[in-house]
Amino acid sequence: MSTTIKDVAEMAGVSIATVSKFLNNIHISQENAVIIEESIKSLNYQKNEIASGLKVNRTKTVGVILPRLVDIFSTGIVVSIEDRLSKLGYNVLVCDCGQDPQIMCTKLRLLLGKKVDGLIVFPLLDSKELIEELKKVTIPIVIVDQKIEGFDTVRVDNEGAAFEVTDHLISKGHNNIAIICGPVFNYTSIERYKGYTKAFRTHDMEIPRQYVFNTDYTTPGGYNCFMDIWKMQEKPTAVFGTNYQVSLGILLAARELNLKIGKDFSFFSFDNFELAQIVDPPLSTVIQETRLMGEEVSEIFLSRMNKETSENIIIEKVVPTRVIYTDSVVEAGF
Amino acid sequence: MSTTIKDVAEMAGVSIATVSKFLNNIHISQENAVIIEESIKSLNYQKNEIASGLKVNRTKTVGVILPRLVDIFSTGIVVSIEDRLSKLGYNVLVCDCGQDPQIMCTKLRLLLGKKVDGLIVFPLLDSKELIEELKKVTIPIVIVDQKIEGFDTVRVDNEGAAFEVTDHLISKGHNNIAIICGPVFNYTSIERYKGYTKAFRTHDMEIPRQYVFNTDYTTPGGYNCFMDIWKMQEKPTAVFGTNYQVSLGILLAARELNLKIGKDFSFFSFDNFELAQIVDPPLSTVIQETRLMGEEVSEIFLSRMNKETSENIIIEKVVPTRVIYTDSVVEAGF
DNA sequence: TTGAAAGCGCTAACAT
DNA sequence: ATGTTAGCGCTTTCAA
Repeated sequence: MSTTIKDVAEMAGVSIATVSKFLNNIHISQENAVIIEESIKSLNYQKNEIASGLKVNRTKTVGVILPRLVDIFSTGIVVSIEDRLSKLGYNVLVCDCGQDPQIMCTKLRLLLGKKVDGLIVFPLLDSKELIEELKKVTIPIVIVDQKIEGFDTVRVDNEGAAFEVTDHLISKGHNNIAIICGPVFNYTSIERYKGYTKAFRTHDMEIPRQYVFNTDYTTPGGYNCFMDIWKMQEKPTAVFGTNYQVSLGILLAARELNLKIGKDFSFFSFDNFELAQIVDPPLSTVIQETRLMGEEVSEIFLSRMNKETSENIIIEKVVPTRVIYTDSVVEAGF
Repeated sequence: MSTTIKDVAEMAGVSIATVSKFLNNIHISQENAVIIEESIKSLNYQKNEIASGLKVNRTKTVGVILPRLVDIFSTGIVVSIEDRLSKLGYNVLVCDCGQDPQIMCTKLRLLLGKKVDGLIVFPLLDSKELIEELKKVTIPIVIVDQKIEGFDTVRVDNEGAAFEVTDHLISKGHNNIAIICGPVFNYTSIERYKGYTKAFRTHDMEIPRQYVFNTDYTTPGGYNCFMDIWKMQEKPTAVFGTNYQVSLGILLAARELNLKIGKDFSFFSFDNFELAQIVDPPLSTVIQETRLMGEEVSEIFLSRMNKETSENIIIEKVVPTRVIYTDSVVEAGF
């Protein structure tokens, strides 16, 4: 097949050991360095990382296991990780698992067979078996967007963000605040709901349970849910859409009903900064900084690879969200 | 580190060659098979694909090089490929290149060093250097969403789809048809524009150049463009948004201007089936079947791996689009 | 500074 | 059917 270190050695008239040293930046004589470099160029030689990896027991690859890649949150983080780590020669093996915990386990095995240097996992709430498998693994693991005992984690302060939003709405005089959550067994959805309830408790108010909705976190889900909400006898004065898709659905439904946001009702959305900024009025929204999250994940992985952090210490990074306030929220009663 | 074939052999009391045969489904005695299987289980042994790959000169990995992963079209295809190939033990290494042709080349080298078995490339229009590099490569390559001489390709019939759309609009009596394209140097944008012009030519009509717009294929781009269009003295009677983001922007702008689609103007969108179906009226749209595309890509790759297709034959797969007609388009003048 | 040689974990002749 | 052995392309002692 392609040229090997042997070909380079022969052409340069040195031993393969010397070429290897050159490749690994171990000092060799100037003259040899020059001739080896020339040989490499003219043969268009490229180090076989597989062979090298077999020897030194690393592959310069990391595996990413996630429920669903077709999701701007996931891809945003993956891109950020890939961007950071590729500069250090790493490649990212992505495994989309179609929201299926069983497939997550299968793909974990696949990645382990490929001897990835590390693992980045976006678990599902019911990934019990996966977690058990992960506990047996000895390579660095970073868990994303969920807190799991005993693992390094990077996540967003979902509860804090939802608290901040709800608290703000309450402070603007709203008490009939609708929240459109995701599936009941979705970690982030639960966290965001917690923030919502916490805000009411903090204000010594009762939680308006009739305004709590669960959807499948899709645009049609949000759309239909809002359509239902607007059929209610006593409509909420504010609506909180807790993810991108749902918020888009709400937005579309509201436009269809000819409702003016910031007038007929106050609206807080999640994610979709770009979308939020172009509509009129711009939407109040919670931004999850996926680039930052990917960077944090990468740093943790690298610090584990370099054994910079004691194994006894587990790293928990809660990345703050950025909450944008706009005229989509107004004082209640106006 | 982890257990090796040697450990299994020792535990089972056979040679490593026998274990290897077992692993590769070469027939061995029943009794040995049983004892080896037990040893593997109790040691939790897993074959080292790296070592195996070094020997047999394959890695069971494919590299994907694309301009931008954060894009439902790209991710849809990647997921489909990964789904198909992972069943055969392959992993996918994704390389997001931030729309930068130079980075594409850099990441190609990275992947080549990892000895991927094949390459799946979504080129940019100005990926000249990348293409030159790819010509030197000996592993199977599949080009996606663009036609490049000498390579196997899978793409959508962009021109045909745009023709069909425009032809339909013309047949409904429209002649002031606005098209909102992407960047001037974007392959699919160019193809779609070709279909648009072809339809006018076919009907012996002049192309209404004042209604041809270029954007950056983003939602704000589409939004702003439509806002400008609606300031025109003589407004178009139909608008064709040629990708998802642009169509969403148009939709939002129209709602904001209180325009009723299918009444104030006819609208044809691209992609976003889910979105298109939930608004009122549902949107006429062109669907690109990313799952199908990923499957085609996978089949081509596999047929090349298995040398099922003569090297002299290049495979060109044009995946048809699915055009959905709804009440978002009405007869002109109504 | 350099090179010979062992060996990473596996496969595939080949011989038994 | 099984085992011995060479070797995939590389790194890394160790001796020169």
